[in-house]
Amino acid sequence: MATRRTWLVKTEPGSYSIDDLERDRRTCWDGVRNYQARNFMRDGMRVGDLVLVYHSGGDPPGVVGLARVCREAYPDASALDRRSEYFDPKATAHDPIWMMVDLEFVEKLPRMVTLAEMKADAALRGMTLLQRGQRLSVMPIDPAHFDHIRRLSRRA
DNA sequence: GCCAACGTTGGC
DNA sequence: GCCAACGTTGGC
Repeated sequence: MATRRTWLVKTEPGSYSIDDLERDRRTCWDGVRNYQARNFMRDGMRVGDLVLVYHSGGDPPGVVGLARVCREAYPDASALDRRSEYFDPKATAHDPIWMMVDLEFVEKLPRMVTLAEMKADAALRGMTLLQRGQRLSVMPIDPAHFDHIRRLSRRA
């Protein structure tokens, strides 16, 4: 059996929420403009990998849902689109620089697992999301942490 | 709205 | 290659 890879992506719910993903069923995860996050998508994410969806900037912030990778990394065309908020003048058709994957909706968690709750949980110590100052919008998450968050969401 | 932390840019 | 200035992220 192949090593299981699990991920976490952040999104601002006012920009694109888990409800939007549920409605769309699948979407291209465009607009990632950080090299490390891009590399995780490009080099790590494979079709079928499960992804926790985190709402940042919300009140409160926390993990709200589950998605699945349904297309592996390909060029993010929004970088070439002058009208896009994600336009990057350094990107060219020959070297688009930025990549995206497609994600499909799996489920909303039975309840949100808040950032405060995760910070307080000894079982999640060391999780990248909880490290101070970390701003990655796409990151790997230890499968044990991934499973633990899903378990928490099933508890009242 | 504030501000700490971080990544990027650009002058030198 | 250094590093200060700047812009962004994101919790609070």
